[in-house]
Amino acid sequence: MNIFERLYKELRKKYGKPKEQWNLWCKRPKTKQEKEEVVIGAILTQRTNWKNVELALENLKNKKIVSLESLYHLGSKKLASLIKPAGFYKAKAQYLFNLVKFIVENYGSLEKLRKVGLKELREKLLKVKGVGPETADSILLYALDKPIFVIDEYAKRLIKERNLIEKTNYHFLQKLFEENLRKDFRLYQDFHALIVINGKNKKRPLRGVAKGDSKNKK
DNA sequence: ACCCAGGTGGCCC
DNA sequence: GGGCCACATGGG
Repeated sequence: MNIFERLYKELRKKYGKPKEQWNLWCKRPKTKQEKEEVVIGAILTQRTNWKNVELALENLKNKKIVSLESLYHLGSKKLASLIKPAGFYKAKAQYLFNLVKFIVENYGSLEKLRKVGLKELREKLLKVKGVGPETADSILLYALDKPIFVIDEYAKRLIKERNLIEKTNYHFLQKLFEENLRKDFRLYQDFHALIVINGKNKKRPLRGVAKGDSKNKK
């Protein structure tokens, strides 16, 4: 057993099977609605507390906006007012609309989108303005069941804590996880969920004072 | 009144 | 390729 397999076992033993311990993603989203919520949440949760994302999702649900199709017809202006609680709402409304537009106009549904090959699909997602590596991979892994490992601040921090790697960029760290684990999307889903649960369990902040946030006043 | 939250794009060098 | 900043709300 290598270091990554041992790490998974350790977290699994400590926290058990990830369920809905802090959000939907922990329990392997399965239904169409759950998977579409992953797509929406992937944008909304960028640099934002999940609690605030829930408030935004609640606003959408109250307006019966739960599908990508309905979001598409809503337009980014109205979308912005509904997702305010998630912060960065003008940018996120545009990002989310870009993403939904990409999916609806080119594929129509997540099932169709899923048929595209992993590598090609990832490149296309990354071209959508507002979708970076983590957002793209979260969608690929949790909404499309593609075996790709999601790297986030918690994963980076955990790796550093364990002194596994010094300097790392996203791609390198992702490859490292993937090369040392069974190529299994369920394992990746659970592992990433556990890393987040583990990260939230600690008091220490993710990255201190956020760069650039200091003069965020109106 | 601070400090923080599962990122990303744009700019600069 | 890396460093810095803007984007913004709600909760501790």
